[in-house]
Amino acid sequence: MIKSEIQKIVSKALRQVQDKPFEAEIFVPENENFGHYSTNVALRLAKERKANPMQMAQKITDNLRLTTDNIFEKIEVAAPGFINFWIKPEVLQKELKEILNKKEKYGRLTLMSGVRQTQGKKIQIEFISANPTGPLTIGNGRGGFFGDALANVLKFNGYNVVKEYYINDAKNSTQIKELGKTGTGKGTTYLTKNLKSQISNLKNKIKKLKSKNILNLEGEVGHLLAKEIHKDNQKFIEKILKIKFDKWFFEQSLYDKSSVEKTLNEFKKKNLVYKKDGALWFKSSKFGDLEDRVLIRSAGEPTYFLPDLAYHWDKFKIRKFNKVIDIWGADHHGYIPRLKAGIKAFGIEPGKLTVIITQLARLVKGGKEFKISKRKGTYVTMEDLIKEIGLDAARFFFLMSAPDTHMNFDLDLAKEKSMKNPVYYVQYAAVRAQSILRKSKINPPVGGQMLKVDFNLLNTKEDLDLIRILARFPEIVQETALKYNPQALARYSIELAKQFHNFYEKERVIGPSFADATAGREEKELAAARLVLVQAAIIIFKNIFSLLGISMPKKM
RNA sequence: GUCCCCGUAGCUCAACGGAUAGAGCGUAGCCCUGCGAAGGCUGAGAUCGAGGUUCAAUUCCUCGUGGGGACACCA
Repeated sequence: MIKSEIQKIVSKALRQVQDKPFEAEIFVPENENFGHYSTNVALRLAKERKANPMQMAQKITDNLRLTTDNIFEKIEVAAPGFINFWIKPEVLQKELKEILNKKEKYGRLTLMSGVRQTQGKKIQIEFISANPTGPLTIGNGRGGFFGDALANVLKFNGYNVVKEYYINDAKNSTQIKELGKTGTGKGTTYLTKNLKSQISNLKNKIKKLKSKNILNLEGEVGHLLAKEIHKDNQKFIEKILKIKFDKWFFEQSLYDKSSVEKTLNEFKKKNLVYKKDGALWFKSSKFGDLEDRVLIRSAGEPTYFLPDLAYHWDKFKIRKFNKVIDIWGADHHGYIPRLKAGIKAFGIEPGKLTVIITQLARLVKGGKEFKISKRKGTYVTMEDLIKEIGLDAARFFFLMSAPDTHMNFDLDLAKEKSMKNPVYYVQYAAVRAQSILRKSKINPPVGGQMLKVDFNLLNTKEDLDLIRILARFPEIVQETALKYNPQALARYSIELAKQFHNFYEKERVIGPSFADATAGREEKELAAARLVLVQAAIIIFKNIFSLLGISMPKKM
């Protein structure tokens, strides 16, 4: 990885001017006049030392020059104290070989680059977890794409990742009872056309339950319906959204396995609960929450909170995840302090739990805002959206922006816009790359032959610009895993596509003369080298597409 | 009322406190009898307002303003 190499070199130079370690931050400047890579250490260090930044930069640079002639073409000190680096073509050409060597493993953390930080670490990432009271909404989809891409990236970086989906199907929960009410004809909550037919499909089973004279009839009926609804949702997620979960976790199982009871006992043992107004309260305000929260209602039934605590007890204490990432919709924001309080009460380091909030997309239809309510049955399903614009466009659209963006989503424009979705821009670049290989009159070098071409021939601006952006792939994935920001990867894919299109327009890979015998030796050698470069680009495209969960078409 | 999130080009979105704020779409112009024009090139075009911290603020702090969300013994 070029960036970390520069980092090492700069750190070394820093030691000449600074005793205690000081981390050098290397970044890629937006403007190419400021180099391929740049650092602001001198500015930082100067601040700490109250020294002149320009002089500091100069001093560091002098130390750099002693040892690094073979890496940098140019090192420049720029006001107010940046140090800018230009990489030698040979370094890029070497990195290109690295891509060809590692192939789809290129960019993964290796022992050299710090795999110890990730190897064996268990991360659980829980997302979508839609209530089994109706189909998936667009909001669920957004969280789904985000979680899936993030999980892919974490896995790529060597973490042991478990993707999990929690189903709130507890028989004694309010929503399931509400659903059951609708199922027994006593209510209309969640009622849609789809639910109606599900109820009628299950009418025999419902009748049977009714005849049994059970205590919690509505809960039982609701649970039955929830199971059906969830079955549909799961099928949709796996088949249409193409998201594979490692585990489907049912809330009801926490009761069946007495996990809820055990968790409650833990709290009691630690003296963290008390009775008030007939309800059982958790002293969550002692752990940073605004107020105490009810665990068991005065009617004797647990709130949603208690089984959720049991669930997180299971995540941390039973399954021993080193890190848990929960991805929730913005409407659950106020719930975070409560859960964090619970985690702290368990004696778990609260930093081990990260809750990522995905903001709700603001839907516009016919020029008017479209208010979503699952309870009222007014929402736009993810299924509708996918039907309209297709999976790739939908995924890319959501993955391009940060989860905390309040997106505006105009459904009327969705289809029209989808044709202009940047995903096609990126896919088209990959298609062009593959097309070159297909159309080549000389056989593209494969396997070990690829490493035997003359890499020095790849020396035009376009060649080198392309290699340079390919070489940034490892930096981007690692950063994405660190910051949990898959949107950076999506943005990078656009940048790469742009660079590839540019290369395609300006540098011919397979010339016309290859069709006949007039092709000269030099021409053939250059073509071979370029064909190898194109294959490297395809490797990176493949990697990105698989991380983002987007297909890589051969033709469009 | 209190708390959280957001306000960037005409539109949808980017930008660990860094330099001349980036893309895509739209828009004005140019480029296909040579790897697919779903493309390339050249333009025009933006940080909600007021203070503050900093060598440096879209980013951090305060106040205001506009929008979204949350403030249950719902989930």
